[in-house]
Amino acid sequence: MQVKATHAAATPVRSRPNLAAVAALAGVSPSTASLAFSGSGPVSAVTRERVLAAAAQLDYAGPDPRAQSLRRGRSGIIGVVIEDRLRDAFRDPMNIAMLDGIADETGSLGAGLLLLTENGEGAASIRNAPVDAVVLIGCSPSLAAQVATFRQRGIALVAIEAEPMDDVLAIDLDNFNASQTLARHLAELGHGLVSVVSLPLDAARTRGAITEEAIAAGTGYTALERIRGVRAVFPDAPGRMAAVSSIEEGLIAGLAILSDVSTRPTAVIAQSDLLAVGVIRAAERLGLAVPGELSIVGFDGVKLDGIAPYDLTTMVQPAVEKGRAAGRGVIALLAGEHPRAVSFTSRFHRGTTTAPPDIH
Amino acid sequence: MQVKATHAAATPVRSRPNLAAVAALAGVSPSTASLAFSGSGPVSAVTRERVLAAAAQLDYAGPDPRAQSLRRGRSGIIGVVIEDRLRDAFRDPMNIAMLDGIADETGSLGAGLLLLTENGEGAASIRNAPVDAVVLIGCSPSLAAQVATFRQRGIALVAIEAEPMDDVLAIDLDNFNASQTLARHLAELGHGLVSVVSLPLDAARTRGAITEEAIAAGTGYTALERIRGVRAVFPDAPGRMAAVSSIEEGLIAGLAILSDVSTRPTAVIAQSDLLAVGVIRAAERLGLAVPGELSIVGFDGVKLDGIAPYDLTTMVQPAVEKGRAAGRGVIALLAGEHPRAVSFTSRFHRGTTTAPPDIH
DNA sequence: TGAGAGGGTCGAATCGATTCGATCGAACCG
DNA sequence: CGGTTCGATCGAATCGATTCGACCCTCTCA
Repeated sequence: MQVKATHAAATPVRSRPNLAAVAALAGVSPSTASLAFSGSGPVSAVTRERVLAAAAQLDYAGPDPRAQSLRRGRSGIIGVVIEDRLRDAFRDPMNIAMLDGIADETGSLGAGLLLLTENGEGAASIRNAPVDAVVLIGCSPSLAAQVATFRQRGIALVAIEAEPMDDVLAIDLDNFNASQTLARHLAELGHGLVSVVSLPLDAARTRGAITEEAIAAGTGYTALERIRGVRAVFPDAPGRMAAVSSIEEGLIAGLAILSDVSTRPTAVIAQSDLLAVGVIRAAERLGLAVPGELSIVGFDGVKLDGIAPYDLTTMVQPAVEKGRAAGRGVIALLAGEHPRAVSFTSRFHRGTTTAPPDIH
Repeated sequence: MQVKATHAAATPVRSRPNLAAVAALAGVSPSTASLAFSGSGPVSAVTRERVLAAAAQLDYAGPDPRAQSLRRGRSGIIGVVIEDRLRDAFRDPMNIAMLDGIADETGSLGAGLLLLTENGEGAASIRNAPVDAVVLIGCSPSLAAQVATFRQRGIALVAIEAEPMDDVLAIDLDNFNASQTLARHLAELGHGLVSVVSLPLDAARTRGAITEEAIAAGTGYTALERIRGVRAVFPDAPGRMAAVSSIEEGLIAGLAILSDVSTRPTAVIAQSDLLAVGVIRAAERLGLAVPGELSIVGFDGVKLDGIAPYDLTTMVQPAVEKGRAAGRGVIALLAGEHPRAVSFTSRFHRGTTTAPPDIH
């Protein structure tokens, strides 16, 4: 941007030096200069020094990444497609944990993570991102079109908790079974009237009752699987959809579910720990004792240490591990291997937020 | 990766089609084909159709972003340099808010955000990332070398809360004044023995006492400014450094500060709300009443709604706005403008965690 | 009817590096 | 002492698109 006035006199104002200029100044061919920088291939020590000196003199910062990525066919960038706004996605520690897991593994590759969101404007960029691979995190199949583009481009694809797709490495979680486990737990305690607070079911993140239509039209794979798991035990379990996985949303849904005394359930299955905490707050606000008057279970196994004084009954899922597996999958795919799909299992944690229903 | 067997017979197995191939099939020159895709320049409707049809036939996904970015000199990617691990950085809602603010503004540019961390291995990638601009978020000057590289490359630089640097657009916060305000508030309440829990002071994120040496060697701009602000009121205020801005770290530091009855302060100034919540937990654990026996202030103005039942006395800072300003700065710089540095002001919020000290 | 305008298309240069194969010495070995 | 090999270096092709200037053809207006 700035016109450097420093060494302007001698050299004509070439905007920015390139490898050829450096090579010329060093008195070697561009190919040799390239070798000197990349380190691959035999270059004598003196030549290398001379090239580096020339580079320093010209204020050359090293090979242009853009040109490198064209020539090499690799950009060293891994895309991470996240549903909707960063703000919402990062509110849930699970997403952060997964991201961290991905970074853990792919860091060794020297690759950066490019955050891509699927909402409107970003859609243009998602299609034209110079990525080597893409990890889809809990994304709706509304991505199908873009997945197709990625495939055409030969971009490696990994999906965490998504409907199975061709040529996409699946990293899955036992959402159905885990939810069934929670439901059984409540059933064994004697609960019969159980309500669900679900993760967003559709791309629009509609709040409201979990109706048959909403389920039929739903695209949120994780949310759907978890609902199905519950319904395997409580076939008619009603519930409400949250717009985001957050405490506030849990509170909203909780109030909606618990306010009406006539339809009040004896237990609530929240599809994330954050939502569960929100439901607990709703219960507190309505003066309902947990677990005395209302049992609540969550999902995820978030460390609530500092957040809530409850020991939540929940399914602990290995979020970081999921991310790591995705990262390893990316690495394997980029290496031309054919890694197998991975499925993770959640672990039941019996906390203090569930108890037999209150018999009046 | 996969060899498509579909239409293999006719065409020889060209790995992946390029624009030239599409142009050839459509019977036009590459330049015309390019025009047809980019939309800029005059192309007749029939020609465009023919090109698009050819592209479809060849399963061509559109111009290669890598080649585009080389030719255009723009990659459409904005780097965000975050200190250390994503896990740590994203634990603090402030960082997420800033990121979200950046994304808000730069999204209109159709650019993605590339997460870059400054720790060991990533250092290689940070230098070779094909970014158009970089936003440094609360980074230590250990980045100086890399900043130099960015500058050489002509990459636009924006720094949020960092020491002023040449050619780097500064987005600043009134850390000194805000901390002074908090300190004065405590002084006016009658506190004399005030302790600080600081954000990390150095890149190593050392825990321990805030000594003169630690301050002298410190590289954490924000932490240092905030300490200075406090010391303007309480010149000898002791304190401890946290390794991360989190509740757990606040708890650790809090216990260290409060455990020894003989040196126990009557008030603690935590440099983030998360740390403050941790200190509150420490106080609870030690049976100290807040604010009766211990006043606590934080910094940031995080919504603690769901997290803690306290209304924290704190300085509310416009985190999303800071991110937005950074995003706008990036856009302006890329447009060749010369935006001015921006400085934000925090707002004092009197909560219920501060009171006059307990007189025994 | 001829000049000018302008839409549509094409050629060729260019962005900046990487890399394969060739070349040229020098050292080494029998 | 001659042939071989290895190390260092160079030329030229290539990655895939964009874009400027030139060209042609048609339409319009005087």
